Amino acid sequence: MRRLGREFYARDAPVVAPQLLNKVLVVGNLAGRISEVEAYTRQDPASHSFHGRTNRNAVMFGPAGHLYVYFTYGIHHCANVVTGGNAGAEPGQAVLIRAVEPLLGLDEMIRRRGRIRNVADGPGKLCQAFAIGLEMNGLDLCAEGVVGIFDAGDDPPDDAVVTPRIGIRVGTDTLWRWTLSKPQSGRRGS
DNA sequence: ATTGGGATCGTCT
DNA sequence: GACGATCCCAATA
Repeated sequence: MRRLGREFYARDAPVVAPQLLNKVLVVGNLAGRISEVEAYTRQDPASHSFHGRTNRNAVMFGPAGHLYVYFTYGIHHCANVVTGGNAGAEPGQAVLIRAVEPLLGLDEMIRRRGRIRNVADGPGKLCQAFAIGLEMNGLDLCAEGVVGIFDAGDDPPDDAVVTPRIGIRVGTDTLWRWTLSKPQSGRRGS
């Protein structure tokens, strides 16, 4: 497996996001295949960076390829990858990793989550399963270290499902969410 | 110093 | 489908 380098991340978030599908998130001895992502840009009303740089979102305005972790709803952490940040792509962009399929360390993930099902199929759930917290905010994914994203040889799917983003009040018009499978898992066809 | 809101999740109906 | 949990941040004063 090859660790993704800076050049992979240093593009606009809506370009990087679908490319992250089927890549492998690694934290220590835990690994998961990325199965759901969302893009957030600088001019995007749903993005934390929309109102400019603050202490909370500062990492978003730094170099690409770093981890942006934030805490929300009093309970959950969410993990993003900073993108853009060069001449061709402005800073203040990120891709939210919303779900992974466990590959390694499933037992440990189940232990952390306290349940067998739905181990890492949501942004808060995967942070709990992988023990990602605010202390990892700003971490460089391109440097040698316990956290990184790797190419396992699988290309991104050409049949990814594209939808509006989840859980936002604004910016619902852009189709910036990509998943490996359909969002609603079966019941109620359309 | 205080206040209000949030890129969610699990439980219950 | 609805709601409560519950903490961190940012904005105000």
